[in-house]
Amino acid sequence: MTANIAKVCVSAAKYEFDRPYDYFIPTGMRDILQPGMRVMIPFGTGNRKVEGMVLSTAFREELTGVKPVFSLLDREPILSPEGIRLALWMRETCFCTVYDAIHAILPSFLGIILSCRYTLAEKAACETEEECAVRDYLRLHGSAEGASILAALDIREGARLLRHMTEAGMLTEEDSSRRKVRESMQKTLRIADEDAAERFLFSAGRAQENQCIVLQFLLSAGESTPAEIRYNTGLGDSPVQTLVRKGLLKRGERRVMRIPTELMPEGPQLPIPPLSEEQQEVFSALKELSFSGEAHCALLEGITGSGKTLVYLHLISETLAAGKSAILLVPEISLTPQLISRFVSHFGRRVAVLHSGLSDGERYDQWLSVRDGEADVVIGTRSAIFAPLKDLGLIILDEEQEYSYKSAETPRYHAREVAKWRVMHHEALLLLGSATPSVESAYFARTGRYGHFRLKHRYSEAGLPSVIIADKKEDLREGRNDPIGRLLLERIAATAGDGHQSILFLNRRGRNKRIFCTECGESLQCPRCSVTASYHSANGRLMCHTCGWSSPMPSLCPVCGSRHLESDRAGTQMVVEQLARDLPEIGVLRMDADSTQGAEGHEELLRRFREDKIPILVGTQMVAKGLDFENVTLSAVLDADMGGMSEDFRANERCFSLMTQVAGRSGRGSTPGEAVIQTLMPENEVICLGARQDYDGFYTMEIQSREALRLPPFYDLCVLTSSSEDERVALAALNFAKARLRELLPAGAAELIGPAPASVSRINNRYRFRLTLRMHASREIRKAISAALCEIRTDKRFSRVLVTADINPYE
DNA sequence: AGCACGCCGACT
DNA sequence: GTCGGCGTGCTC
Repeated sequence: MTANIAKVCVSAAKYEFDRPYDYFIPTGMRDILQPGMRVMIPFGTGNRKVEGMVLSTAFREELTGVKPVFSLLDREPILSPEGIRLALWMRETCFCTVYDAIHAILPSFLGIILSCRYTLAEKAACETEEECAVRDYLRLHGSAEGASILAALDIREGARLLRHMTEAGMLTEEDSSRRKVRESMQKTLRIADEDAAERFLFSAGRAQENQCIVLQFLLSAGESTPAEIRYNTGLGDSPVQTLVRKGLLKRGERRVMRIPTELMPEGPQLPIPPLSEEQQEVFSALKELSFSGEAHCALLEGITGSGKTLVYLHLISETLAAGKSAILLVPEISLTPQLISRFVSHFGRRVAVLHSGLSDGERYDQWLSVRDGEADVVIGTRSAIFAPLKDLGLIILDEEQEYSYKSAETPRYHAREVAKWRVMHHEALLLLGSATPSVESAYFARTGRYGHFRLKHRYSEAGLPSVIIADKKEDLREGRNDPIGRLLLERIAATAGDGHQSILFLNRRGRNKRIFCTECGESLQCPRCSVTASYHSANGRLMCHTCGWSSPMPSLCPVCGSRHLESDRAGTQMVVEQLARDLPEIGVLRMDADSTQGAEGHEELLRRFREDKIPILVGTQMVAKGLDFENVTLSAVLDADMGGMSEDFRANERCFSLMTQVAGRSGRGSTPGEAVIQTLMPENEVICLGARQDYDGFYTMEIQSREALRLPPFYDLCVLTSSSEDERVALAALNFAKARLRELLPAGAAELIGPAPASVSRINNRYRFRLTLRMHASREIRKAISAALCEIRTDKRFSRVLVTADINPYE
């Protein structure tokens, strides 16, 4: 029985009607069409052409009402059978459409631009005014894409008109599908003629104000990308377009940064350094798990500097030797050139790198080399978990507790969960590595669900740094409110005196500059969100990091009208100022978003710190991770208070992890290191445990509280978030969801909490609420949630409400 | 989301 | 009488 129908999921389908649809396969297509290929299909009442993905084929006797596949978009499958199953699984667990999942699994540049080209027929009997307009346009242009005809003529219901004219024989249509161009170039704009620009600025009237702003910016900044222009002027790109039309600006291209693997030709492949006795023991046990022929999950707890990476290297090497492939996932911040070159030096061209910083062309090359088996070791960030490797033998998640593994946008997947799915599929090994594992993973390891391994010895000659807690309240009592207290200041001076270096780390609270009014004390809010706006000194504008709003710095307080607006100094700036005052002899390097414009700035600063041995590095979060400087013997957190942290139940975990990482920055060479933790709450249990580097103690405390508070890993939380411009309707939608879930869910299967305003209660003028379900996620419960979501989305009372669901979100 | 069908008010 | 408003319902 040859298959005569294709089960297709449709790109145009919304969540509430996303299901496989049956399409008839024309006989000529039957031996070519396969699951994993994209097709063009008629969809909906108007039979409009849309893209679909073939999920499977089948035979069906009864064919009434089944529409035919129009055409094939691929000559070979672009989604593997594994990818299809994974997409279907993601639909269930992430509450997204199959196509949302496919967009995550396949790099977006595989997308094609679909369009329809129209040509005027020989004898086109055009009657209506609109038909004649189309005719005249095509006479002028020969043939044209549907979209450009419609854009030029601005006809109401234009798509329908074109279809009608085609059916009536006035036009002929032809599908055109072309791949998006591979961009390794970045589009830029520059002034065409400086004199002409000056003249324009001189003579321009009020109507050209925005154009003048753009010109002035480009005159001072030189060639820039559209994004840079938008950032610095706060304007859209229409003034730019106008200026290009007038010939005052010229478009250009700029080469984008190349990736490190390409900079590194096939060098000599270095042997991997041998393992220590402890590492060897762990390695052997992991190797056994990996070759057991069954899927396994294991946690490797290893203090900073204990050589986890070396164990990874050996495991990957063994995996490759067995003819299988491997993925190493790292958090966004630690995918450094140093890390990549370490792997490239051992595995050479077999390494591919996949992360969001690659240009489309680069990612395309890397992705192809993986798919075609040229590379079988993938290093990358979250989305690299989807790398199209065959015969996967090993997946490693380094720093598995990191937040960046969880996607905050549709599809809201967690790389760890996708990794579990993939190792099940391949009967492979998933290795989670961390100095401070997530409480969930630590629990599963301690209760036997995961294998559990530890590295307790530090690789370097020096042991772990000694950690000192500095009580900032003492400084306050002495009337000092500087970012650096007396105790830490002394340690910094002593360290510099010994010819060693220090790293000073500011918590996230020091990151954004606020503007506040000294008269009424209010800090300036984003007008569209319930968050404080932040001031960017790079462009002198007030911006909102939540919705993207920006405006020039106001001169009056919008609340009380006073002129006394002041800006916080950036946390790092205050530290640098204090150091210049208190330790004027000692050189300081500042590293934060303001001082590192672009990737080069970042690398350059680190190079100077390393090579010029500048005594002090002051920075935000980014300096705390992964950096390995032998000469650093003092590291410090300046503000380990956790105060002001939200109700996020993972706040303790994050605080503990940060303290550990900061301490791990010091004493990596032969001299013992020292870490100072400045805090207003020296008695706080998390801080004390962090200072002792007592992960087990921290875990014991935290797991008890998780159990008492009925939180993960004991329960799953599912958060439904609604948003709408109408506050009451947004709330009503969740009340409706709550009522429906009560009926849909088996009695007692879930506890419903809320609805309540979301922690950011307004974004972009949309009010937000959340409803939390506490339950044990099961197929049945997910189905009920899915049903409730569909009901809201089809209910016309809630047509202007957006509702999403996220299982175990990271706020 | 689109698109068609359909059932009512302001016109030639 | 009919043109066109947008409420309602469906998508193999």
